[in-house]
Amino acid sequence: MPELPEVETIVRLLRGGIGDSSTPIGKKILRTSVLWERSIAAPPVPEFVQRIQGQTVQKISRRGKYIVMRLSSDTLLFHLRMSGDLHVEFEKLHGEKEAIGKHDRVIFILQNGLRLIFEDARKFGRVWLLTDPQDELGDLGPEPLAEELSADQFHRMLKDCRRQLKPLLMDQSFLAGLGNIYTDEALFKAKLHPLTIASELNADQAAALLKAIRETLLEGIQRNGASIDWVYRGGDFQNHFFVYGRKGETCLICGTPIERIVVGQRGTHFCPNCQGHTANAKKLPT
DNA sequence: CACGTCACCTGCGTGC
DNA sequence: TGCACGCAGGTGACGT
Repeated sequence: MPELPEVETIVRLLRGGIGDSSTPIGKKILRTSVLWERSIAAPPVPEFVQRIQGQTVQKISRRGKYIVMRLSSDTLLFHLRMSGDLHVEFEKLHGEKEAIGKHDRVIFILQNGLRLIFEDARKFGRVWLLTDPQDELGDLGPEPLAEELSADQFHRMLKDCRRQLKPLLMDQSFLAGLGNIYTDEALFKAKLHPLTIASELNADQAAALLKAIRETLLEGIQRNGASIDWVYRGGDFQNHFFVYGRKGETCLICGTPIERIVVGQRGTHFCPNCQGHTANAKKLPT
């Protein structure tokens, strides 16, 4: 899916902060059309549609990879998973037939001819309408970009884990927001092998990893995220990957061919030279 | 606790 | 051109 930077980009677009895009903030939801019922995680579709009607969008934010919309009395959550997207459109002029996109799953009809559209080719994405958003967000780990997360604290979090870095960093209850791309890119930047056992990092390595994660995420946000495959959202971070999707191509730092292995069912890309120097990684098969 | 496997879905690129 | 296959930004439910 979109990872933290792509979700952040979408949130900023929805707030109207980029270009001349319009925003759902301050608009009342007049009606909702659910085109794929399983996109609605909770409550049951009839209750969802009925309860949301008449509520006004007050605030749009992000928590991990979730889009959080504060409404008058409930909170609307979106998780885009692999292929979801969320954007606003204007109603067509009178007389024209409303075009429903091939992958539109939920359409929210707002005031002033605005429509909020949740589209999702692979149908993995989910939408929640909750009284207390913590019911869904409660198990998330800390925000990697939050200043409150110190290098010391991050080192302590790692010290308690005997797991490999790659699956650990992608575990949303450990840290909220990293996915497959940004994890591979951050590990490359930190010069750490993806199979390194977390508890074996020293304080300096932990600090370097947190710094690399933050720099990678910030660059992603600054480039408006990555647009890969047919899911295009305007970002261009995909043109600046060091390892992701570059199997067999040469490392931009040292020239060694980038390797791809599978870890936890996910393609994992790394430079065996730049990221091969941790003590325990040498013992691991590659 | 930590890992492996499958399931959920559609679409695109590749190779025969 | 058709078609099988592998791959894809994610997560949750299992089993060992």
